[in-house]
Amino acid sequence: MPQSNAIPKATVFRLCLYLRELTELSDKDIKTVSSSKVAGKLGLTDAQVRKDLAYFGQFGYPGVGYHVDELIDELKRILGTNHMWDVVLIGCGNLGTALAAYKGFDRQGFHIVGAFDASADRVGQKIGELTVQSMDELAKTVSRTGSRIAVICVPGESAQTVVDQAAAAGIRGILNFAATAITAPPGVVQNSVDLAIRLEQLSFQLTKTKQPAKR
Amino acid sequence: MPQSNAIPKATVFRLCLYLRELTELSDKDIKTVSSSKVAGKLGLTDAQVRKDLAYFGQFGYPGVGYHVDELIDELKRILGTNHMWDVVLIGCGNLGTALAAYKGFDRQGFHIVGAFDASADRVGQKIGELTVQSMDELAKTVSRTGSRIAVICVPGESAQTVVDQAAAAGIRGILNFAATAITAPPGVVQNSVDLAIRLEQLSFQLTKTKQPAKR
DNA sequence: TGGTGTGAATCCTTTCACAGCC
DNA sequence: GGCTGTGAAAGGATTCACACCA
Repeated sequence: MPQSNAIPKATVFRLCLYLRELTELSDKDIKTVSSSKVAGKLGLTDAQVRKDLAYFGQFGYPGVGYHVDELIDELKRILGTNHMWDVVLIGCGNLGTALAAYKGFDRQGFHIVGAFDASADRVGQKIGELTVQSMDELAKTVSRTGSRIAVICVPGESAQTVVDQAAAAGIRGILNFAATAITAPPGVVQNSVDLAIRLEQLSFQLTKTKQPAKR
Repeated sequence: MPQSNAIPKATVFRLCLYLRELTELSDKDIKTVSSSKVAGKLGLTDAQVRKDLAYFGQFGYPGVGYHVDELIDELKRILGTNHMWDVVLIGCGNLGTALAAYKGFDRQGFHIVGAFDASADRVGQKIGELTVQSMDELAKTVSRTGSRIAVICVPGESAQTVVDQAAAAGIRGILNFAATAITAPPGVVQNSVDLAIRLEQLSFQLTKTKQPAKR
């Protein structure tokens, strides 16, 4: 029984890229754009861009292309970023602190409303406008703010525990920066970013191109 | 003419996951493991694990599984992390500074040997053991250390310029954290991480599961 | 002419299923 | 009995190619 109307993960990723490109165009006051223009900037094909969009409707104008601002609105609606998301940050070490200060999140519709850490040393410290809270207060803050998303920047050893705590507190989506596999409870979606792995992938590409043929 | 002996990008990514899992097992003094054990932890199938490894050789023992430490060595060799890579960091804002302090890079074989920033305010500041250098010194440092990889954490507007400077200085692989599409010159490989996009992907998943059927 | 939307064809990846081995 | 390695089959994703529209 193939449940065949699912959207490929790769398509969702590319929609985010399109949104980013379109936003740049809009900032430059460009009003319309073709699928091949967008594709060119991103190293994709024009057919790919049109197919990706076709999953969600017909947004283009034959002979013209796409209206930039109109397509931005559609993409935001599709991605669910037409409204702001309240996000909590768990783990306030170097990386967590840097992310709390990162402008790009707010710009794309994600606002950090609480910062938490298990270490008593860090609780009470200020990070920008935020004050680091103890983990005990997580559930209260999540329910008060209605946050659905948590960004987790704790050491690998504590990641699974924190995931479970976050889920119990009502979190429904997790962006995980810990370098370990985590299991999200049913009903909770998860997206992991392992920074070291991104370098390993580069290393592989650099290594294999040195020995060009398999032989 | 299909050039069919290429390794899928997804396979490389999973190899990195396998290495991470195996390292955890090795730390626990576990000597052998089966493909289904590894797959289970990562939410994959056993056949997938075996197929991925089969691109590179036969590493398993029928009836037994894989020798953990042996497979770790093979994976490191395949990924090119059996030796350390010297890496330069360009852009020393919040994120760059956090990455400079990140332990996970060193642990996986990547050592940051230089930090650079275009802003005169930051040049001369200390980040851990490193002193932030001016961009003028990039080429000299790259050729002195033989670095092949750059991690780029500059604002989107300057990303492409920095990429070109890095490539001219002799860099061959770029890990890009700037939230913009960059074009790497021929012979330079590139891997981009857009943190906001990872949250957008989560947002999509949370949004679509709310309206379960397409209808 | 320049561009979209989309079935059909191709290409790639994953899963199945089983021979062979310890 | 348990597990690997691997052809064959199935399933998805991308590209092609063209009808159609402004």
